Amino acid sequence: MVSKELLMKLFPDWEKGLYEEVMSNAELRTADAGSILLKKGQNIKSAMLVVEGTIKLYQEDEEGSEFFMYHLTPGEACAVTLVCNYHLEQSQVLAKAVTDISYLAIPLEFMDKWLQKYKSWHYFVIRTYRSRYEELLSTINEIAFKNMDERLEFYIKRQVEQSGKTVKLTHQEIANDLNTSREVISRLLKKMENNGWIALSRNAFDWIKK
Amino acid sequence: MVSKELLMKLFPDWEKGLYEEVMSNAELRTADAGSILLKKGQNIKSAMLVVEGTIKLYQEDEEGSEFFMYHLTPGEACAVTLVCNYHLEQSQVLAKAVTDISYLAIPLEFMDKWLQKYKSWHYFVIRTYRSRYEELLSTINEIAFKNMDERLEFYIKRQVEQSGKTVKLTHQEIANDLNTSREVISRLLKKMENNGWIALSRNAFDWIKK
DNA sequence: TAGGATTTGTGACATTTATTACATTAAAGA
DNA sequence: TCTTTAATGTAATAAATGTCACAAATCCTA
Repeated sequence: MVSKELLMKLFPDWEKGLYEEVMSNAELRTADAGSILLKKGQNIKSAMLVVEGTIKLYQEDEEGSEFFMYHLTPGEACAVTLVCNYHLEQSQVLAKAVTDISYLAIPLEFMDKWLQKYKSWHYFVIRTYRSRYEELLSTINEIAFKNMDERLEFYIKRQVEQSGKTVKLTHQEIANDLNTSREVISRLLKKMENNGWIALSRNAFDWIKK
Repeated sequence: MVSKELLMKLFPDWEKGLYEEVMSNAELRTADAGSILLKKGQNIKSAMLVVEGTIKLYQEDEEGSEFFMYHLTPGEACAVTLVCNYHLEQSQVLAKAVTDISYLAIPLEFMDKWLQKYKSWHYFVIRTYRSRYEELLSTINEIAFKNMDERLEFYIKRQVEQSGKTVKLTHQEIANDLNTSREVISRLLKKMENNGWIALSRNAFDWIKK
């Protein structure tokens, strides 16, 4: 189980009773780096609140291509799992663990109860949706208006924010996240290296600009 | 002022007291087709609930290009204006009236009060965010994975849903909404006409497929 | 440490979209 | 009706991205 201290640190704005409810009703689960937590079309069985590690959220298309949208980090929740009136609601997104993670899984029946009972939960849900909406806006801003070089730069900066100057991803993985081809990414990274923005190595590179 | 009957029709899930509050505190405003209701970077002064007509929501980039995201119709609210804790919150989006419209403008100070006071308002806000989040997801799905011909088809279908088989838009307007050039749209529409999907005329065309 | 697998580099070429340039057509006013 | 303006059609070309082919570098494992 999670300690109340940890919960208070991760979710500082909750009411007292809510901490207790979460402790007695949420299940603390773990998952390995790389595992898939939620697939498009999959039935949502519980809400997901991140405790440790980083999750990546993707849009998935019919052929199974994946497009990276945003990260989820400790103290954040997966918006799509928070509001499920009907119990058969299906996920619209794909969620993958980037690192080994732990998260709270809360059975869906509590979602509505807690909305009724805890104001702080209500605010939490609204804040979550609002911030995810804003993430999607900035994602749209990138793909609607920018070319691949700028999109790649934006992408790298978000990785650096998450996990530091050293980005441990292959060109192929980046290409998948941006829904382009590996060659395009290799070429653009090479250009960035020539410009002195990054230092390339195998399976990773360092962001050294500024 | 709006009648309670109209409010009940547009927003069927609200509590009694909320109708009264809206009637006494919201201002019913009108705007002409084509007018701009909200600009990116503009301070948000009131929440916006659509009563009559259609609004288009855009993402706007630094150079002033506009990218169409979704429609707002009667009974819907502009999500970004609903949650403004700080009074100096700036809009991230651009909202334009497509037709002559009327809408309720609710001063921001009520947003937090009503969240405290009315469960139905709380649910309304959450439902609004959720559905707008889903609209953004499907927008991302289009631009991330599809070529312009499919995107145009999706775009036209959404217009048809809103305002019927006859789409009253110039090629230039469509090009602006999709952030491409007029020539591209002209060519693709011509191809659709050759395929028997649409019947072109000046300033408009009809969707005749299926 | 040799051999295989994975990752990266890079050229050649195809496709999609953007840009430029100009002709044609329809509508709106004078 | 004639003129002007806005909208549309279309070709030629440029730029961005995607695809294919294969070489080179690096890592892993037997």
